[in-house]
Amino acid sequence: MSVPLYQAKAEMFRTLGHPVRIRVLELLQAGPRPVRDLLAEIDVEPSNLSQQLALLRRAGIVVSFRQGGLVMYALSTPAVADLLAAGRRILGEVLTDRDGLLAELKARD
Amino acid sequence: MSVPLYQAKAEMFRTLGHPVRIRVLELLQAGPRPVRDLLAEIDVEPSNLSQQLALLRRAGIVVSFRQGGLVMYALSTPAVADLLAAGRRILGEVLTDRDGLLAELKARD
DNA sequence: TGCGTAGTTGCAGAATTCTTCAAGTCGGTT
DNA sequence: AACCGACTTGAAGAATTCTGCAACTACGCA
Repeated sequence: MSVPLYQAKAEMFRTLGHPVRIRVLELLQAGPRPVRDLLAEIDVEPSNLSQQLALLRRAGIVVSFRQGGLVMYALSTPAVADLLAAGRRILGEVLTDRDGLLAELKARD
Repeated sequence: MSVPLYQAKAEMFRTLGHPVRIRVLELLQAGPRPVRDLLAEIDVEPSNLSQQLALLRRAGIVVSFRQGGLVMYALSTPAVADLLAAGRRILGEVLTDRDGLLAELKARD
């Protein structure tokens, strides 16, 4: 194989590793949306958003199509939502673990 | 809150976005392992591995402890394995989609 | 106490990614 | 055809991340 599997995985995760791209994916979980809507909700320059969307597109995570003068984006597979959910869960566990540790440390002095 | 949630998420995904770190996590899915084992399986300089482990540790994704002269690492929560599984599934879907498209394109000429 | 193995940390140059600006494309509309 | 709105692309400097070397810490043991 040309690209080791673990490298493809790393690339995929890295593709998700950007605040704007995460927000886009979260918004797209509710269904397809035009760029203009994303732009209205994300506070980023149009050209920057386009760059981020292009990255997600190239990674195959989202797809785009035109609809009545607007360009729409959508998740390429609902599995993306599962990935985000798993991420959310870990984040929750890690943060509560930290809080737990913090509380433990505080109780000591 | 000081750090927006979507930024914390992005950071977590970015932390996973590196070939060495992915391999470490995959190895740790089978249970705790000493650094020396990871080193034997991953083909990376010791100092580099240490840097990557430090990143994972700071992100709260793994934990480390000492055991009989060796430093052991383990996943901080089994949820990490779920995240990797979700990633694997998406990668599979994206790749077969691409193959499908590729086949379609080839059938055309 | 002194040594050797096991890992870690600091750092600097190399490589990658981000952001923004300017210019360009693609479809509708008039 | 000319124009406009909605995006996209190219490119370059700024910012971040990666890698490897050298130095350092932590243990266990003679």
